[in-house]
Amino acid sequence: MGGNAHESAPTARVLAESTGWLLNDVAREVTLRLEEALKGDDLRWRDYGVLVVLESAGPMSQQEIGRRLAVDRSTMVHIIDLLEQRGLVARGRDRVDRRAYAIELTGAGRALLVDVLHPLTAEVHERVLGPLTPEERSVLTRILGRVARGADESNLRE
Amino acid sequence: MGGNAHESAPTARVLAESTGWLLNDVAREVTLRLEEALKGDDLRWRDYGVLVVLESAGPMSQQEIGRRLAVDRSTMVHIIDLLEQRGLVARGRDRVDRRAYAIELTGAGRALLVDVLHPLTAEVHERVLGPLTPEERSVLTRILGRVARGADESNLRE
DNA sequence: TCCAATCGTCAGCAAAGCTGATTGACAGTG
DNA sequence: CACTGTCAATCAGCTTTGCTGACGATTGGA
Repeated sequence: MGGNAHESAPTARVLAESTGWLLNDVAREVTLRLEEALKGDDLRWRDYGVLVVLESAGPMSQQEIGRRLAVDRSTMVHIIDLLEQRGLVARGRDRVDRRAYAIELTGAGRALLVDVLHPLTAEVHERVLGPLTPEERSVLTRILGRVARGADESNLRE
Repeated sequence: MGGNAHESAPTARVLAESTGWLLNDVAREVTLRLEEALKGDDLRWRDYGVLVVLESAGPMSQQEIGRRLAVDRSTMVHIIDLLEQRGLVARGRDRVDRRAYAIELTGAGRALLVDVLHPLTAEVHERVLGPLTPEERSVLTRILGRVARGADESNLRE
């Protein structure tokens, strides 16, 4: 499954000054632990992402979900297949546009989110961000948000 | 070549509060642009990483480089192959341990770093981190560094 | 001298995701 | 209504990627 090169990346000293490397190191670390935590429920964190999107924005098409998570349309097919098999989501038909599904969260899906997945991922964040003070965490979130939004904007002109 | 799902990831609103997603979004964005910038010189940013490590820490074995960059030993073989073909690094023999190479930066490699690669990557960082004030940038670097180091430490006890 | 560990290499494997084509549905045009 | 272009979902096939396990050579400690 996972399979990662070396568990932890020492981050070569000089590269530690390069934001790019730091970002990747930390992101890899978080992803790794998230995946690890979700392994018990046989889910990838991408699957978790799908559930969260549906929970917060209601039913939508596969491609719409993919757009929000940066997942390819053909990859979405497979992801939804699995989630549907587990009864976590259902493929309803969109009443307006019959080409599209209206993927919706089932009761079981919602329950799993609330009872298991949210607590699980929260705990992982807790552990990874442990060394930070609450203020630092919110600063981090705010700054990252700014960068992410800025990047999107500058994409518009290309 | 690259091929990425959707160019820019809108980051679903609720997930924007999840540090994990934000980190991944931003890291992906930076990596994408870095790769793009280096494409002109037919290099991946991993290759750039190898050169930087050698520049800052001197000659070392392939596996040692891999350890510092979280790259698998067997993948390193191929990376060094390419860099050697371009004359950017040389496979010297380690005098002490004859199993290992002593990969060293050539003059051409050092020149490429100084004249082209460093400026190039600096410019990318400049563009991506554009929306941030200088203070925010240093705060970001400091916080990410703390998280990265913290993660390494907690790995020791597992 | 023996044995476990390490370096570099390679062949084979498995995961991941993308491309392009196909089918059915939609929307606007004339 | 037929005609055209677009879009959702699907699928087969391909490429990229990186890992696994095995190998010979070498090291270093018992």
